[in-house]
Amino acid sequence: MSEQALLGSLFRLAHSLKKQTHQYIEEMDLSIAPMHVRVMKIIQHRAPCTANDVVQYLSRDKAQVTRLLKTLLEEDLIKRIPNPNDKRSQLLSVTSMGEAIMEQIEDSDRITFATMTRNLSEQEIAEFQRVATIMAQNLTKQ
Amino acid sequence: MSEQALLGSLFRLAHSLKKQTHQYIEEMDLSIAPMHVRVMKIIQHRAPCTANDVVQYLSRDKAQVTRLLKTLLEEDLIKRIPNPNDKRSQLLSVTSMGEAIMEQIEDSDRITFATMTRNLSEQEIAEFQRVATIMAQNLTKQ
DNA sequence: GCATTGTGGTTGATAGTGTCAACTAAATAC
DNA sequence: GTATTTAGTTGACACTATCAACCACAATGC
Repeated sequence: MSEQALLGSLFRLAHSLKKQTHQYIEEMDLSIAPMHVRVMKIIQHRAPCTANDVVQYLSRDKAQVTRLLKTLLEEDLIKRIPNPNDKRSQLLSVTSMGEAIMEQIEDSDRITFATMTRNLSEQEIAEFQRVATIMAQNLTKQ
Repeated sequence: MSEQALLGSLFRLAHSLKKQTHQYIEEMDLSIAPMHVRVMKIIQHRAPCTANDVVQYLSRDKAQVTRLLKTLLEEDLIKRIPNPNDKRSQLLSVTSMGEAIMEQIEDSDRITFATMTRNLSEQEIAEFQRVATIMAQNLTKQ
C-alpha cells in the first residue's frame, strides 16, 4: 500500500514542478515549453554537447529532441556549430541571449525550490536528493 | 546547483515510472494509458467517489478527467451509479473486471517498486516518502 | 578501395497528456 | 423564484512522447 502513496507523491510532485515551470515561462513571455527549458539546462551544463547527448540524458526519442532543438534554434536561445569529429552531428551551446534567459529561469527555480523545501532541513533535502538519484538510476539502467 | 540535480532526478524518476507503467499495460493488452491506471487506483482507493474527487486529487482539468473516465467506462473497468445526494454527479467504482486488472497492475507495481528501491533500506524509503509527500504538499497548497 | 553495417539526425504520423472556453443541468444563495 | 455557483461534457488546441522511414556520414570487414 505504501508503494502507492510513494508513487502518487512522486507524480504529484513532478506535475506540480512542471506546472510551476510552465507558469514562469509564460510570465517571461517565452514561446517555449517546460521541456525546452530542461534541454537548455542540459546544454548549458554539458556544452559542447550533441543532440545525441541530450537524447541519452533525457532517455527520450531522438525525434522529440530534434524538434525541441529546432524551436530553441529558431528562438536564438541555442546555437550549433559543425562537430569537427563527426560531420553528421553538430555541437550545441547556449547563446548569450539564452544565457540571459537562463539566469531568469534559475531565479524562478530557486523560488520554486524554496517553496518546495520550506520546513525541510538541509539534511532532509540532501538525503532526499541522494535517494532520488539512486532510484532514478535503478530504473534507467536495470 | 544542487537544485538542478534534484529537479533533474525527480523528472527522470517520474518519466521512468510512467514508462514502466506504459510497458506493463502493453504487455497486458489493455487499451488504456498510464493516466487511466492512476485514475483507477484513485477510484479503487476512495470509492464511492465522484469525478470531481478525482479532479481534486489529481489537480487536473475536469475535461481531462471526463475523457479518462469515458474510456474506463467503455472498457468496463469502472461503473457509475447516480449520486443520491446530487443529481448532477455520479458515484464511481471499479467493476469486478477492473478489480481483476488492478490485481495484475499491483503485481507489476510491486516489481517496479522493488527495482526502484533495490539497495535502499526500509528507513531510507520511508524517509524519502515522507519528504516527497511534504514537498508535494508545499507545492500544491502554496 | 568498396560494400556492409551502424550511428546521428530529420521528417511524418500518431498516441497520450494537459488546459481553456463554452455549454447544460442541477444545487445553492438570496 | 431569480441569480449564482458547481458537476460534468464537449470542442479546440498546445505539449509530450514514440515509432517507422529515411538521409548522410562513420566504422567495419574484406
